[in-house]
Amino acid sequence: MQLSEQELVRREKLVKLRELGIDPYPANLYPVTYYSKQIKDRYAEGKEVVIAGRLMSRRIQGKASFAELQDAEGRIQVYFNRDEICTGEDKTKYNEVYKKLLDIGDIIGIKGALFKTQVGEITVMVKDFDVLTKALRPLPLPKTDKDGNVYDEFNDPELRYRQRYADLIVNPRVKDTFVKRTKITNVIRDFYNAMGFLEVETPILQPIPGGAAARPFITHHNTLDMPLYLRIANELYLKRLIVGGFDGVYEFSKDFRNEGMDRTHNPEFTVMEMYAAYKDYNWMMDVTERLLEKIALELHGTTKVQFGEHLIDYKAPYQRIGILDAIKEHTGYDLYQKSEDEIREICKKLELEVDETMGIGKMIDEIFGEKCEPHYVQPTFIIDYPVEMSPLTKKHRSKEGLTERFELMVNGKELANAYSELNDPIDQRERFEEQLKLSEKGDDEAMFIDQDFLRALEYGMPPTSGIGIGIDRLTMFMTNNESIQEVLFFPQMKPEQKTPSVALNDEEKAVLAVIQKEEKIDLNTLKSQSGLSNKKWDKTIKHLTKNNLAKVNKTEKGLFVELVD
RNA sequence: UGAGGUAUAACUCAGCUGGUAGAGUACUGUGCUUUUAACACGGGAGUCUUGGGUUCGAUUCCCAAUGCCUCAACCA
Repeated sequence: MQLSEQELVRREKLVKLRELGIDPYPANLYPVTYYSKQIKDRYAEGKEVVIAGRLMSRRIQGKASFAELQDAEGRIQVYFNRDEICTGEDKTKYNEVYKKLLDIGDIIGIKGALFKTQVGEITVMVKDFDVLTKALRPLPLPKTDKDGNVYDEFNDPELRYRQRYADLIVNPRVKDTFVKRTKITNVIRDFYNAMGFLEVETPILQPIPGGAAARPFITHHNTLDMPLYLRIANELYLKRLIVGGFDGVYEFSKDFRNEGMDRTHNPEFTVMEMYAAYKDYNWMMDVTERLLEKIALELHGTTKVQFGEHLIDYKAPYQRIGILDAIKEHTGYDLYQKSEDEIREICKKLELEVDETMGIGKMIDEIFGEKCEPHYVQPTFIIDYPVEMSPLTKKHRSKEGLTERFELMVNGKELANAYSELNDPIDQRERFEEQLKLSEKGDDEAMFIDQDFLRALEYGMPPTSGIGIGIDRLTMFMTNNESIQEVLFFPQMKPEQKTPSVALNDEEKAVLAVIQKEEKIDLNTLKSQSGLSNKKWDKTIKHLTKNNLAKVNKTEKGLFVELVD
């Protein structure tokens, strides 16, 4: 392993700490009494505190020094004064341990008392400190001036995602995003729990990947010797629970889809699905807009949230518009009760790419996605989807050919998808069979038939409304992040390249063999014998000399290559 | 999958028409007891992403590969 100069220096300091009898990785607990934020919020002159955290900056001025300690809550300034720390004759702890052997990034514990500096900053006067963990690798270190400008920000996305731990240490905004993410899920839990709903867990490994249209990941169970799929949705399992007599269930479901990755898609992502018995999609819209309003308020104290260039207002209620009305409004075409061929014609007029495998559902989806979706920036419920694109949704109570379904659009993207759930087992079987036909036509995302789910429906599922909310997307919207990688701690990445081996390649071995035979050989002779190009020769001989296998001697007679003794 | 962009010190980035690379921060040495992007004066630190090619000579030009980014495509 090749260590940089700074890493070597830190390893030397580690040795010196041990020589001074200081364990750089002590086992005992450290009796922390305060966080940095509490100190600032509840300041009292002279109050004694014990704090711990990471050393993030130092301003050394001879016998005294200011530094910043970062803990889970933020940063606090600490003041190291030689004579406060070393009250006797021996000044080693300040001069050596603090000044020479500590580095930025080290984790230390401090016992001290509060005071305010001449400039008025709340500061901890260090009375004693302990090394809690020596950091061997230097941190990327952004600096912020008093106007809030950040210099040398750690901003290479590749490094930030691969080394999220470092990202979290040096970029406070990143940490804040993830705190908000958890706050969002907590608000949702509180909201549904207050309604008496039950949080549940259902299988991630499923024999039939159902509840959505997507390509699944497949794995294999050895004992049962059968394929299993990572779930693409949990919908059908939650409905089984409604059949079983739970009136309200929800689950934060990690779902997996074997599809493309970009700044809004990750192979694993989180959807919150909720099902409530004896409700319909109108009720679900009322509840959902209240929920989103509450989330915005809890996070930001206002219903208005900035996302990119848009200020989104989550204040309920939201506009509700039929998908066919939306299409009519933005394209001028009325698709209601049009045949598959008529719609295909319209798609061609709209210059959309369609092919014979696409049914009515897919084509309408295409038109809406291309022509309408981007217009819905403020929260809008798009409702009443055609039956062909909604195989799990109850038929509309009054509009022929439509279903009781809505999608919530925000920032031109789908944030939630919900229905009055189809609970007629015969209708459901027919819809699955329709899907089977689509699949035979070549639609590789059409749904499988889940016989056990149909059996459950035959026992009778009460009228139910269900919803799925994309938690990653919701977090993006609520934290003003345009990429899903920013709201996932560890987004999926291609594997890091392996470091090249130091073993000799064939050319190097061949050249070395010649040298071994001749013991000492003229450089130019060797070069022409090797038959290598200039560049290749250069690389080869440098590699050999660098690894101390051969050396080049310059004499009056010319350059000679010989073995290293 | 396609089209662009990019890869140089631990971090952020310069580097002209080919001649072994610089700055700020960080590190290191000296000084400095209320500073705050601390300061002052020194110092050292690099497989110029990888592999080929052209050339006397390539970080630079050419070819290819790889990672990352952007935009398309795909995506309930």
